Amino acid sequence: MERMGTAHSGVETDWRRHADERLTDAGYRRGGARTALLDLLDVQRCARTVLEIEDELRASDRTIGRASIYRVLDELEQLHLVQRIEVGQGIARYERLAPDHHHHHLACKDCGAVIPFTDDRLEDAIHRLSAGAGFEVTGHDVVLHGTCAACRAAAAASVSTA
Amino acid sequence: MERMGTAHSGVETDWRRHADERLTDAGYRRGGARTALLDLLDVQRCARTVLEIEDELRASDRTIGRASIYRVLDELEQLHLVQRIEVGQGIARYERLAPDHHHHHLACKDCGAVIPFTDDRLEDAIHRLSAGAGFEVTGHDVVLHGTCAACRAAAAASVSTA
DNA sequence: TTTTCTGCAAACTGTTTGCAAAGGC
DNA sequence: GCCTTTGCAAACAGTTTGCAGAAAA
Repeated sequence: MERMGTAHSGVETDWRRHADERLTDAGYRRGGARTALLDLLDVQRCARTVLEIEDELRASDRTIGRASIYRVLDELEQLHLVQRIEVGQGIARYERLAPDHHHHHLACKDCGAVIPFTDDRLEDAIHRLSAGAGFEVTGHDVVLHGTCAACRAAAAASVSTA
Repeated sequence: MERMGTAHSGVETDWRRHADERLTDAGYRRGGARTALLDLLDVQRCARTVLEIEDELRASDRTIGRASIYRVLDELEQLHLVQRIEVGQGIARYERLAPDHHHHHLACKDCGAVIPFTDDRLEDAIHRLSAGAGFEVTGHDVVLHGTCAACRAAAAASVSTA
């Protein structure tokens, strides 16, 4: 049976099922906090901070302790089920790590938004580079810093107004 | 007169002179703490944490307050004279931003080392991508996560020993 | 002399940890 | 019943901020 009803955009990654499997294989039991967190991560589109995760869980009446969020996210990162990224300001963000979908981020320095994007040429360059390097590369992380379209528009508008 | 005696590898970027100019233009005065920090940054090769900077300054008898380090680094970042990078663990690192030399980083997850590297293909991909994006990109940041040569060797040795 | 810069110490904030109770198997 | 998972609260660590004295212009 195919899963459905998630907010994934077309491609069903089956991340949730894969995660359950990996967790079971690794000897983890099924706790309420972890389940709630997995459900949330499964539906999320892009990297979230722990505070955001906490708020969203509380909003859907599945409040769990902050320590549990950190602990579970750490486990999931060890199992390569989520990726931890930092786009500045020293606040960690987490997102699902799907084998078939990989993206990077633009961090808007005006509004703080984190916007995902993909680029094949970039991916290709990183793969070639990784293969030829003297070190073993297990993952990578690209962050573009700049201003998002909305903030650019807002800035332009305020200039013409002034 | 040309400056000399710095640890720059061949290419004299004149970063220090440029920095002094920018700071003066921006209306900053010359303080002891800032001077000591600029001297250190001028000679450094790759990104340092604030704690490392503090230790190095103390070691050379130019101890300055930690708050000053943060404050000056912040000013320098505003003026695009240093770049702040985060390679994980939520600890910020800072390094000179030289217009003629740009590099990225490998973060070794075993020993925590941060190793710089350059790659033209990667740079090219990012430039093309930035130009075509709907947002205005002012900077970028690539981090490869993996294991450095030394740690790989150590791991291999310990396996064969065991 | 006026304004900036600096150091100290206290405050903040995101993250981690110890421990006892609750929950899975 | 045994062992894991969870929540709470306290501890931590990096970073920021307020303020008074020192230093630059």
